[in-house]
Amino acid sequence: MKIATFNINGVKARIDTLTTWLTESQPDVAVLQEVKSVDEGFPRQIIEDLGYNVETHGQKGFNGVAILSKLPLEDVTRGLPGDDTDAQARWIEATVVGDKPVRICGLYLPNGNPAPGPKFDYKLAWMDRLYHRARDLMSREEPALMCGDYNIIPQPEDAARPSAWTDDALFRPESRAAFRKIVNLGFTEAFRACHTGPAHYSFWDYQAGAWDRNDGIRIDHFLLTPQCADLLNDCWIESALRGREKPSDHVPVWVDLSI
DNA sequence: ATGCCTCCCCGAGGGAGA
Repeated sequence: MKIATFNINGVKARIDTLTTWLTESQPDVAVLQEVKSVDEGFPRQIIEDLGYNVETHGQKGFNGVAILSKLPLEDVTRGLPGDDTDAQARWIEATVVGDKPVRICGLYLPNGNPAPGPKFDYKLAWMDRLYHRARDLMSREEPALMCGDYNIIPQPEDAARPSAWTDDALFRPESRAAFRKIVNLGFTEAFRACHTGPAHYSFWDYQAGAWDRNDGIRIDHFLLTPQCADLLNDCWIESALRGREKPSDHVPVWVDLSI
């Protein structure tokens, strides 16, 4: 089973980019972030016509997450537990029902800039809620994964110019520590389980020719429970998509699981 | 790099993104 996470940066503005990618790359499951659409406005039919079940959790203007799956989706939940007053659409979960069920969590973690400030506080509070959800997920001892745009640069080698990110919310020690604390519950970060070394990125800014200079950062991740990590064959970044016409500023990151 | 682009809101220009 091939699962991809992709920050699409506007599902309506990039519907052709999305459908071309789904048709060519054929993910079994695609987990989307920044769909920037309310559920009623989501181009559901176009994606269903390509053979996908569609579950969305959107809001007006920005944020928004979705799960697309060729296999049935069950037990869909929306919103990260821990704060009933949080109206931002950044979390969706569903169980993909194949030969062996897998719990899929799609997340769009807050950016947090400028730091320090209220947006940074929101990021850290959101990560504390994520920690608690991750701990519950781990205690089930079943195949599960949390994937999406984490807005976290885990290590210096995950940025082309780490010195440019020193004071940024994506790379500040508090952010990286919060990410590490979640990983240390026992999750496997799929890409680093499969590949080492620098120059592997999942985001390049639209500005200043960042893609042409390969001035990127790796901020889109898969965290797998041990029972899911046992099924991991490979993890890769589909970086070529960034050079296509009308690209998102992110590219898809994939895992292949033995299911 | 005080966001150099690009999305969304809408119907001008501002918020948000990383």
